[in-house]
Amino acid sequence: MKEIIVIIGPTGVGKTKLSIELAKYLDAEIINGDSVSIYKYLNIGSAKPTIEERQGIIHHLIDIKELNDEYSIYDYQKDVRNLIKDITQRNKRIIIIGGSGLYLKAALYDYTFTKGTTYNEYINLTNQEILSKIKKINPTIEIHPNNRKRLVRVLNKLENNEEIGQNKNKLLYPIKIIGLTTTREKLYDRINHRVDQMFTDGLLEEIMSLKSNYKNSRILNTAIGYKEFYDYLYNNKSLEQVIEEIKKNSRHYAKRQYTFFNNQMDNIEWYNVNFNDFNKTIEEIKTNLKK
RNA sequence: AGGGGUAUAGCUCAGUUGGUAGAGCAGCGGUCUCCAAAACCGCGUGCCGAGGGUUCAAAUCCUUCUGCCCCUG
Repeated sequence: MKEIIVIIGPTGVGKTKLSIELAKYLDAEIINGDSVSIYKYLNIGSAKPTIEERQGIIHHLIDIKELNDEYSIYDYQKDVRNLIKDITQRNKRIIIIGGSGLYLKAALYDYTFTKGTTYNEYINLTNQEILSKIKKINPTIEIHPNNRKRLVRVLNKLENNEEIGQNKNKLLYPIKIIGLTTTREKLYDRINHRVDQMFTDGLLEEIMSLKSNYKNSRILNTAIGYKEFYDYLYNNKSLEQVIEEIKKNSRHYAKRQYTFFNNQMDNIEWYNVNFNDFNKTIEEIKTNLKK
């Protein structure tokens, strides 16, 4: 099996453009690795590639869910693994591109999830009580008591006798990870400008067309570029404040992405993006690729 | 021009009767097996506008200068 090309990097470095060019070069199909682009209608705010930008390249796991659908890492892992099998059988190369670190890791490494979301929320237990129960079963587990989400998850797993964190560094496929990067200053500058551009491109209109879904869509209330509008729509927050919030959240997100890639993924080949002449960056990467 | 006010972290500001400074936001770093564009944790980054003076000791009191703001002409 030929190696899978995985393109990672923080939001706004130019991953999309690179993925299209490499797909043409390698005759590959692209699998989306972005947890928001999975959903339909979230086009501008998620910086999803337009049909024209895709240039006929087949994109998988993009626009496959309605706003009220639930889609978890469990589903993503299953879908990606099926696609890898399928595309490989058709003798085409695979490019996975995205910024959702855990999604990518869960799909490519030996992560185990279980179906079924009937989780006990332990409503009557305090965080400390949940932590105590965890420690009683496995004293080596360390979770900060304030992080209730993870406390609940781990206790559920323990009580269901599920393994936790066993094979986090065991790869299931031959992969080559290409990371795009730049200076923090330049990245933040690009992020800020990109958010402004999103408004020029009609983000507000996109939001207004989705307004009726705001009350019940999980993704609309968590995705950056969308969740910030809730207060604009219902609490009289100004548009200027919303714009600043989106910029800020995007910057913070980019930083967390770096932290994840730098510390949770190995063997990343980092490339400093040449924004003045992106083709140079593409050429540089192509010459380091085996066809 | 005269009178008053103000100057402290990247920004907005605290700072007690004088004991060389601390909050929020921004920023930086980290955790990571299904809410992950999520959730959570850690870190103050400073010639206290500049000079002079009083004092054992000045962000704090006095004074000069500079910048900004307000009032009067």
